[in-house]
Amino acid sequence: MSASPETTPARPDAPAYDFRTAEPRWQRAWAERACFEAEDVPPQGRPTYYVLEMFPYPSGKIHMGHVRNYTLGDVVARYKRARGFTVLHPMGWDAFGLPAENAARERGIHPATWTFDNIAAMRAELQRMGLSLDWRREFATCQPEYYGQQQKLFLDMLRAGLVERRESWVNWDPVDQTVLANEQVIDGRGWRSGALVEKKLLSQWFLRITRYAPELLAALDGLDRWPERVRVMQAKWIGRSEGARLRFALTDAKLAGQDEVEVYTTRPDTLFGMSFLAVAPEHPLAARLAARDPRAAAFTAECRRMGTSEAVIETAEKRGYDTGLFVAHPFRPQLRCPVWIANFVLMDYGTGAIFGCPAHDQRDLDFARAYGLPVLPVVAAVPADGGQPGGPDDDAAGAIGTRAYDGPGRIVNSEFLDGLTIEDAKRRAISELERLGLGAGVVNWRLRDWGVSRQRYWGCPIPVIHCAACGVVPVPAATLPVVLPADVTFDRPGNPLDHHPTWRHVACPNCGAAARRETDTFDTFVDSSWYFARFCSPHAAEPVACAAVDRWLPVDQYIGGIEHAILHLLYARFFTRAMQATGHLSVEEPFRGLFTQGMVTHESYRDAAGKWLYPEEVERTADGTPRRRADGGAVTVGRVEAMSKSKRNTVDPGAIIDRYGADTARWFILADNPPERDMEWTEAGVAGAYRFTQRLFRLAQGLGGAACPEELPPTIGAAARTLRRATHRCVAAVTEALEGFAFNVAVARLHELANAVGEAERAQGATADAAVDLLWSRHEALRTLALLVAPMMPHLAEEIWHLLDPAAARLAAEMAWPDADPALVAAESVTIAVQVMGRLRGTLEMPPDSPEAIVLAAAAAEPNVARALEGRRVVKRVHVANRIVNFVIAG
RNA sequence: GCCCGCCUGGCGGAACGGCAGACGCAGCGGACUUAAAAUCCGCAGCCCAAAAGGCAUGGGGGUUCGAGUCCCCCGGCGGGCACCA
Repeated sequence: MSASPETTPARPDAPAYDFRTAEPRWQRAWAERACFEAEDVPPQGRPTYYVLEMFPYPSGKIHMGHVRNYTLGDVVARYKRARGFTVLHPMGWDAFGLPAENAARERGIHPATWTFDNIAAMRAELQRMGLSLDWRREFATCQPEYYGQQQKLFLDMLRAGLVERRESWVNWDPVDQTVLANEQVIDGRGWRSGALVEKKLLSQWFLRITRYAPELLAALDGLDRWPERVRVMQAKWIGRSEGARLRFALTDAKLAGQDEVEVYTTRPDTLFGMSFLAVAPEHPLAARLAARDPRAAAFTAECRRMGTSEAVIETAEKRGYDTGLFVAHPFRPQLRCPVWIANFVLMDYGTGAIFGCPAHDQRDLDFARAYGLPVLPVVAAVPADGGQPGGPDDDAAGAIGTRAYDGPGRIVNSEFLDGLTIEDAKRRAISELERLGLGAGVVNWRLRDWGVSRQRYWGCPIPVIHCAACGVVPVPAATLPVVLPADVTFDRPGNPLDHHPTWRHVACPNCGAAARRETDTFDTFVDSSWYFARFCSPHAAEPVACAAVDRWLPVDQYIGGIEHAILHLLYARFFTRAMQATGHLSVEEPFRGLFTQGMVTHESYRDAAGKWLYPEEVERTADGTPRRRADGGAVTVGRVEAMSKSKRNTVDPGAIIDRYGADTARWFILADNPPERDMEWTEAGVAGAYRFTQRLFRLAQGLGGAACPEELPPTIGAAARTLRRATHRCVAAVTEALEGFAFNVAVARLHELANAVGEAERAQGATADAAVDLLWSRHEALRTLALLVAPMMPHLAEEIWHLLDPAAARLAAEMAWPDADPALVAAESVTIAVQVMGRLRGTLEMPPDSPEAIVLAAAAAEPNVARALEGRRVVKRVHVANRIVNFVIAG
């Protein structure tokens, strides 16, 4: 683009703002004056504000998503600081995880070396952005100083009964050779590796998050500064439901090896519509049958391989195996229903067994149709006319085709439930089950306990020892941290800790016998579940120092991607409660305010051969046709989508900062659109932002170094008053916009003020004299502009601040937020729209709050309005003060 | 399939139920320049020669003096979850 700074020679009379020297200079000034450092325990009497952006995984380079995230947080931090808050704004590294091990396997670099090299590179890039961070608090989760404290927390939770070791069906990732929590399986694939997941039985460590399910759900209501949709997603994830557990007696206990099957249902009202019972392939009953029936074994084995991704491709693929067993119906003991093993029944939800009511559940219906099972309607839709249900036109009454009916209605064909509503029938059915001793009403949760074991090296060691005699023995607190051994090899799959010659061989702390150290490490979500608390006292000898954490927590404003809406945020909420239960802190909720930003997107490009091209490989001809820069080859412009390495539609923040500076990058990101939406990164947009930085600087230079007159002159001319009003209205508008995260609106208002300053500059030039009132007003406007722009473009703000007053004792970053003078913000006159029958026919300029009679008279007298009213009878006059008049006419 | 968003000029977007399109990007015209770039100024939703007027916030209804905004139906786009009984 022609707007590139390289091709913009500095004009001799107006040297351009040189961000290359200015940005590092101001960054040094902030550091020297410790502008962004906060005390662990800040002094009482001043309000505190904790701003936190989700800390990054140290992949090696920052990407535009980071730039957006940290810019948003920095605006908040700088703004709140100017508003008088003592601000905590830390940064650290989510430094454990698989990519480091992959690098070790692929390139022979030690995970620690790889990680710390990446951290150094990314820290340098973040520092170039000019973020107002307290770098003294920086830590990486892979440092023993951090994860050792995490081990303490774990042992406290173990003591408090919040940890459990149990055998369970888990998702096995064959590529990563590790277990994934159910929440981490996406479409049957590992959320990190993408490998198809298999089911496997393994001993695992679990954190008992389910114990907090009711509280985690109830407390969502209090999170009024969270996005509604995040709360909804969490509520659905926790998944409270009311239903019944009931036991079905098997009619041939000898064959089955057990005499009953327990089922959970949310629809006990449809029990009379039952035509089969189905258990999950992992159900104990299925396992017993498989042990003696080769065909049952073949079916369950097939289900295990299949995972869940099949269902996406083949929606109608309901598979089952008829066990030949039967259960008795609880209300009609003479009725026998067949027992199936079915691939759509989940072992982890409810009891792993269901009763099938095909008429009123789509999955059950699909299954029944596939295997020729009966369909017995028991809910009749109530006709809209309020007549009797089950009339001739009512297809829900008898005729179920391929659509199950799950709407409202009345119960039919169900003996003692007949005629009841669904809700009444549920209650009645449950009380009958209770009377018969066959079941009870229960509340069920979808949320499962959090499996935290990982068979990996690059994670926090789980601090326990397995002793043949004593069982599981916690590592004594005095010997913590359990430090990862550095000398490991990655020449074979699986966990290097298992292959280490000595590390796992230890004496039992209890009996002294030879014992084995736990070689599982924690899920990295554990690391990120309490880092926000550690930031309050990052060097404390305990996990958190109470005095600090109680002063700072909860985080006032947390900012990050929507992709963490469920897992990370839910785990952090759980961890906070668990830390409270173990006496580490006293808050319940970690994040008072949450903001979820949109993604950064970019056009994608392919050459004639279909190969993806990076944006910098593409240029535009004069008529806008894209072509390959190297050889002019044809280029197809693809969709605008999230930046990704595979599509090569990425833009490197480092290159942008080199070329335009950090302020330009920050400004464009804020200006383009509302921060919660996806933004499109465009070259033209950055160039525009760059031009604005130069323009602001030139406006400040336009004062030509003229000192600001000491006092506001007693007489203020029209031009000066116009500018002063623009200045103060801008303060009010920008303040309101920043409070509401409407950064793009703040940018628009700042453009307007810049335009007003430009006009004033010309007005002053036209008078050809130093009109002192105007000069003073321009100083005021530019001073204000510098402070208002400072949260967003901090370096340029300092540069302008310094230019206006080279002797200033304080930096712009140290100044208080400007106050708007209400007298100047108030309108001098208002434009009132005049409508006839709701259609605009004219406008009036009036003093604010003019008496209604005068406004109405003036409105009716407006020529265009008068023409529209001519010969008509006005039946109603609507007057909204300072806004609108609407005449309603007859006919 | 279920749930949640979103839909406004060429583009990003603005708009307590009250003048739709602020501000910017791209565009066009002008000034400056030998010329271009940069810069500065101005124009700009669509129809109509213009005025007047009409049409315009995905489509259709409704509530209201007045709807981009509230309600109902439909369509499209995006996202989340998914055999969750």
